[in-house]
Amino acid sequence: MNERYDFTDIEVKWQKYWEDNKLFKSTEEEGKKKYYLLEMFPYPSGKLHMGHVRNYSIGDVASRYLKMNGYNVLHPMGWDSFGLPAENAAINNNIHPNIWTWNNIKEMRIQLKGLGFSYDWDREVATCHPDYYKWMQWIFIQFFEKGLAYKKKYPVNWCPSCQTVLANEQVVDGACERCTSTVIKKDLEQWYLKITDYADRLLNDLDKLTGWPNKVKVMQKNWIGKSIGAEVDFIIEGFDKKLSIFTTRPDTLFGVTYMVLAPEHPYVKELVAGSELEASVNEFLDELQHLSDIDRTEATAEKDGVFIGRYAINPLNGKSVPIYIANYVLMDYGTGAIMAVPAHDQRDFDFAVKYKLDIIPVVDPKNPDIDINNLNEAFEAEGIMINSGQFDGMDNVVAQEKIIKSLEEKGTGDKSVNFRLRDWLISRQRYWGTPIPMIYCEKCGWVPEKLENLPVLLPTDVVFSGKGESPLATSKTFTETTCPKCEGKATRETDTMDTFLDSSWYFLRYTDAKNSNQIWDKKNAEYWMPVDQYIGGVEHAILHLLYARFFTKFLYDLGYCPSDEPFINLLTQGMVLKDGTKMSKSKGNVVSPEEIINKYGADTARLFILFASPPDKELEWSDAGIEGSYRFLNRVHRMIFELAERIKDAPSEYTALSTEDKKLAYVMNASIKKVTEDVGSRFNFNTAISSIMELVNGIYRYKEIKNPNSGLLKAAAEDLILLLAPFTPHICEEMWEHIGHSGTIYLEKWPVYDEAALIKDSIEIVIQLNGKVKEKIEVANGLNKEQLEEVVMENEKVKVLLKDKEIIKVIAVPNKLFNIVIK
RNA sequence: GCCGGAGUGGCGGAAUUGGCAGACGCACAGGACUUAAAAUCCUGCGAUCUUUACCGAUCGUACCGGUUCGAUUCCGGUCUCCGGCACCA
Repeated sequence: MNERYDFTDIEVKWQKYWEDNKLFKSTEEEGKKKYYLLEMFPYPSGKLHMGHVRNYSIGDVASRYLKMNGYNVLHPMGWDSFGLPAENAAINNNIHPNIWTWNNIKEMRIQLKGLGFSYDWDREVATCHPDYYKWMQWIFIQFFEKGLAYKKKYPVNWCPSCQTVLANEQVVDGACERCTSTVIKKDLEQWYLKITDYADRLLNDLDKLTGWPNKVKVMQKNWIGKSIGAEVDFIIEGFDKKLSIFTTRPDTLFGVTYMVLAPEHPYVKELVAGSELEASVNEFLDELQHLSDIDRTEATAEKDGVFIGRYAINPLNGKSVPIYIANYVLMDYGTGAIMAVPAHDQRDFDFAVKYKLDIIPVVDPKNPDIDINNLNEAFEAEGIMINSGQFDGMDNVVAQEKIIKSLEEKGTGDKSVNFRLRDWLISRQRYWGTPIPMIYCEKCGWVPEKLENLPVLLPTDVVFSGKGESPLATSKTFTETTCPKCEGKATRETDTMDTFLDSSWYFLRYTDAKNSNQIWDKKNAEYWMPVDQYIGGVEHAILHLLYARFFTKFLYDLGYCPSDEPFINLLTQGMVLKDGTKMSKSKGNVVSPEEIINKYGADTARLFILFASPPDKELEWSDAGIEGSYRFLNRVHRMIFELAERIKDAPSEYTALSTEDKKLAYVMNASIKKVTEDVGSRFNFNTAISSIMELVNGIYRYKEIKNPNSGLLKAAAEDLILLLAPFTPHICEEMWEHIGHSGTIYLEKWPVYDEAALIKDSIEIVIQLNGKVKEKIEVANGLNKEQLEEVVMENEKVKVLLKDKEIIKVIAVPNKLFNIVIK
């Protein structure tokens, strides 16, 4: 160790040591308490950004802390390496996605190692590697065989810029999540996964996830969007098919004054065919066609519709009501048709006012301020039933059940549940993804590739045009094949899978990453799963985390995963900001980790990013702040260098005798306690670090006193280095060695605090008058209420303050405060 | 519109169970060291008032109100910002 803090030498030296000694390799050791710590694996874009540094620094502190506390820690890393940027690089720069991707992985692996993260690289996975996507294809076939993967033709979201379809979840405000182009609808045949079969479990099991932030659970809950209501059948006059609608308000059935079909509803064409209204209906449909999906479905959009010349009969009261089609009814929710109750639904109300339709109130508010027969907006709250025949006078919530029962008796309706969640569209018309291992045979239909033929390799002879069709279709060798069933001529599916599938199970593959005979040995999954702590950005709150839960449940049902939830605890880290906004190239406010590490070293970068803000909050980047962290490490380094000789031969036992001794012993033990709690159970690294800083300040003061106790000084220095080690491992290894230890601090035991040293002889008591602090006094530790009162009342200042005052009562909190209430 | 979350010094933030508001750090100011600067070490640092000074007083955690001996913390209301969902019947 040099007197100067040469972070480059230190960091290179210890990274090599860790690697040479295979320190981070994890094995399944029975009998040892396991801890599976996982951070979201990155897309290999080429360079780490500050968000990565933050994410992985948080994980690394936790991992190293747990290791020092005796856990058998699994801390893996890999690459979410399929995806569009690789393909765009191919189109724009004429470099093959495979080469581009693996170059990036190589570079980023070096960067991760340069930050000193304690990953078990023996378990590294890359989703674009055939060894990985072979099992992705295997999982897909399991889905297919259970009837949970299917192909259907349907209007889908199409991104004209990315030239591919998108899942519902990838459409944000009507635009492509990736490139922000406006998404259009296209009628295409696509592959879907039946995530809706798992909707109820995905919703209900959120309650199990007590270690997840509430925010994420609420977002998933809203996304799944369960509505309980009824499906009701209406007869259409002069038509042989029934019209089914879904409603959450069966109690308002008597208030139905018209019906609305979604414009795409399959009945529409039949119902108007040959009628005098056919032309006007078609005109309306044409107009809608020209609107984009956002304009069409925007909540603020004007409600538009047209009467189609037909009538439906209310199953409860036999009333005949007109049928409309309108822009505000969506085909892909419920049945694509609604009963309209303008008195009790604002959307129906707006439409009824515009088209002068009847408004019949059926729920009376218990509120004299509302004139129910002359509403100026819909009344959507609870009340008493009116205008509803036998149900009049009932509470409307009670009436819901009664009406459903009545419908069920008549055979014209049922209790029903609807989800907002749709099936997951997973096929993509792109090259750089897992080939869907399906084969189409004229005779046998869709047949999965034989398992022994997996993986279905990505062909290399494709054309990257970036225009429409799946690039795999351009391969001469790929498409044509034989049917696995009848051996006749057949063609391969040329679409690839959404990359979100790849990342929905990688955490399971880590448990047995190199297994080439099976997806993983169940014994390994049983040992490591579930993930004890997952750490990543909140932007994955819905997509990735919902899909991963879905896959886990599916694999659990197949018997491949011991738990039906993947992640016990979830930490969603905040964004790294600069000048109050997200770092981005276009704003020119990007701080590159590389630059910071070159200038200050990895330890400083890690320390600052952990100290500046709690992990789940946003972090404002500060150049001055990183200087401060660098200064702190220099200060520690300088102090340890100075103390090394003094403490090398010091006894390892000590007794704290003097006041100064006790003060340092107190700070030292308080710091151990604080850091242990903050890192171990709260993930509050910022306050843990501030507590370590207090210990450093304490040692600085102590080492200058007249007769310092060298044993105590040694203990303080050692504990300091141990506490700091998970945060800034390189410098701590170096200092640990310098004060006379051999081996690595990574395998040292986490320090334990001495409860006795935290008990002070005397305590400062706050004296309050009517809750306002007036005086502070030192008293012996542990005085009870009466003893405390005696001391306080003897205090000169208190005597003065209480002169001529009447004491109403006193409140004493031992070892804390004494409050006198006066008049 | 609905659902979450947040609002504390010049700044990042702390206060874990209702008990000293502002830990720790940054910035700033003053001092020591130095020929000088940097680095380092020490001291101060919410606002207002009072005082020669020491001391002291009042106010202060977005705003208004409540509960309490005591509220950043609990309750009711308002405002602002951030995030999610949004014609979901």
